[in-house]
Amino acid sequence: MDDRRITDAEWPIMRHLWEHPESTLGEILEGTTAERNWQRTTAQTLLKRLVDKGFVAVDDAASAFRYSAAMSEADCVRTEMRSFLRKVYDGSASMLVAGFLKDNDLSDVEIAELRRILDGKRGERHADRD
Amino acid sequence: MDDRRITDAEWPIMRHLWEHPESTLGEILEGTTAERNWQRTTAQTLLKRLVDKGFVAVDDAASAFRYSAAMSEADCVRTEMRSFLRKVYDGSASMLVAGFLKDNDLSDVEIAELRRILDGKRGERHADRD
DNA sequence: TCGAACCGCCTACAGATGTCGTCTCCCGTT
DNA sequence: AACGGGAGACGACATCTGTAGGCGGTTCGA
Repeated sequence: MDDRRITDAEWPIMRHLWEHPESTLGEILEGTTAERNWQRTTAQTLLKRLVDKGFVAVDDAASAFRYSAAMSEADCVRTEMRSFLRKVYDGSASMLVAGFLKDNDLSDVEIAELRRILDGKRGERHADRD
Repeated sequence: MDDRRITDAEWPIMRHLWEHPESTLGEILEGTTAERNWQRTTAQTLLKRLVDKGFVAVDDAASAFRYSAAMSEADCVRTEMRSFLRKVYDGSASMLVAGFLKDNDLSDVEIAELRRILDGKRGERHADRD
């Protein structure tokens, strides 16, 4: 019921839940220790906030609650990417990609993959006329 | 003297300063009204914080202070992109670009530009052997 | 010279964020 | 039945963020 965003601290939890739906608090804690060495209550607070914001759903069936992402990873990433773009480049699209590509070492495989996507883009544009 | 980041609200100011160095407060206000309709003091507070954090430099020569970015746009964007990546994809590089490309409409020109960059990448990789 | 325009500095403040401590409950074991 | 461990509910709190309001000084033209 809220359009707020996933905060930095909350992302690790979301990422865990996308990979492991129906996790218990303990599993989440365990799955995130590498990145964040939270106290139990810290993770629980974040979890609660995510639930309040509608990003996570709880299932009270068993003894311990089971948490799952209530929004697709794709959607969340997309949203985040959009705000990132607006913020940093004031919306300029390809600049991000360009800057990104210049700044990173990509494997040949990755490059090939991206080329494939680009080709797809172009095809789309030509085929998909309204 | 601080490694904190540029906040969402501060970015418009930074973007203005990268485009128009040596701006006065008034110029900054004017240059950002489209995005943010700040009260003067709001912009000033943000500006002060940016100065404190070392992202902006002041020049007190004339009557009114002149503000300029103290860090390159490229560096700031890079930093931001890195933290974005770490946050959203836990560092996975090409996933961002892939997701981004799938999600956005790029003009043919942009696509061509990106292809050129990708080609450059590959060339680099082949030519630049140690 | 007096006021309008600006500008800088300091203070305030509510809401968002990141991290926890405590109290209590439930469950399987000893 | 008593106990230890995990889990949920609440409450707390220092910061960080986003937005301002006020006070006081400088400059320039009427």
